[in-house]
Amino acid sequence: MDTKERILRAAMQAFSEKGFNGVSVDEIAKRAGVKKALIYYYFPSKDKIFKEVWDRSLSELEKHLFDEIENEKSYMKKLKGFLKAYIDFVTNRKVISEVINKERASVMSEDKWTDLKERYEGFLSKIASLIDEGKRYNAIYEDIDPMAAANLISGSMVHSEKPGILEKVISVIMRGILKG
Amino acid sequence: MDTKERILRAAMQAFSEKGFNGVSVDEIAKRAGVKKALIYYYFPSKDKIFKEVWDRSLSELEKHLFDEIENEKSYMKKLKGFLKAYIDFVTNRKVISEVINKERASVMSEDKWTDLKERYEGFLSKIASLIDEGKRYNAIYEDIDPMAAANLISGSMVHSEKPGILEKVISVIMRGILKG
DNA sequence: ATTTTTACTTACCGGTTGGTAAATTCTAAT
DNA sequence: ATTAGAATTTACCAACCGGTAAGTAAAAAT
Repeated sequence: MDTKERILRAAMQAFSEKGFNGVSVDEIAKRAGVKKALIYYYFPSKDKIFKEVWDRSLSELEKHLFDEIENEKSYMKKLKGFLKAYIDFVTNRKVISEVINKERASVMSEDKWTDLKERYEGFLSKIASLIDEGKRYNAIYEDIDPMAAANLISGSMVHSEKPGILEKVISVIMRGILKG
Repeated sequence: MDTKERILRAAMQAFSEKGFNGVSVDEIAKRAGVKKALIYYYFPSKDKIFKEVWDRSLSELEKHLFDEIENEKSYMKKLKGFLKAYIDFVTNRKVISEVINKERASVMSEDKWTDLKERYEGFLSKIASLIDEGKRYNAIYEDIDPMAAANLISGSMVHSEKPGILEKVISVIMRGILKG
């Protein structure tokens, strides 16, 4: 693994534990086993490190969610596979999930993170498209707002100490959007 | 308004905009129009300021949500009144809502905030009780996990720029938990 | 009028912050 | 072997961080 990658992973781990403002560049350096100045050789600023962590996190999440269901013909299996994959990701890829979860509110409201906000909204739009597709198959209630459902799904996917609670949350959402 | 109150409100406003780690004690002082040392006359530490902001925020939210519905006999009106009051609070008391929303993930996962985590879980329990009550009135699906529903409701109550989206999110949740 | 208590300010502390310039070491091509 | 460029370290900066000690002004109690 090359140096830039080590720095990026150390940053991701640190941000997931303490959030962006709770982590110093020096701490990232120590976790990566490099000197702080070397971080500024690979990245122009702390903000840009976070931007790369954020983009990568969402891309990995998208890949995990959409790659496996892309060849599924049955919409019902597709949607359920999607939600199952989401639970699986939050459970087994805690670092990435926590990065998103810890900084989502700041990303969505602070002006300095406009780019990251748009990246997150793009992710939400993909979920919204999946919901919208369900209307054509008569599987999703017609009056559902796809973007609202996407927000609800993504916003409720937070890791919890008690196991099984995520499945129960999802079952509520499924009953809320799925016919029958 | 006395000085301690001014400090507390300045802190609340600042935390809601930038989160706990994004705000310095000096910034709180400047917003409150006092010197930093005076803050340490009224509060022992920055952590304790936030604890007071957090406790107050949840108490005000609880008051707003439960006070108005306490005399409602019909469970259906009660639950709908509760959700309507929640939307109203998030829409009109943005400062408090954003404090909770921005720091929820950190409070729930970082060891230093054990007290605040318990305070938030107490709040969730009250919502869970309301859900559980609905089962006795045959209004809520029996297989619903009240704590999961409480998490879903509270976690989805985030302010959005687009108006009306909160109502749509809640309508999904209602269909997910309410019979008929 | 004097003392005591409360409210508030000034001035500072050691440590950390994000970030930079310059020097050094390593690597690969010539 | 020399050189050039990439990778990494050392040393530093001004600004800021949370927090404190000592003093002053105002108000309340005696």
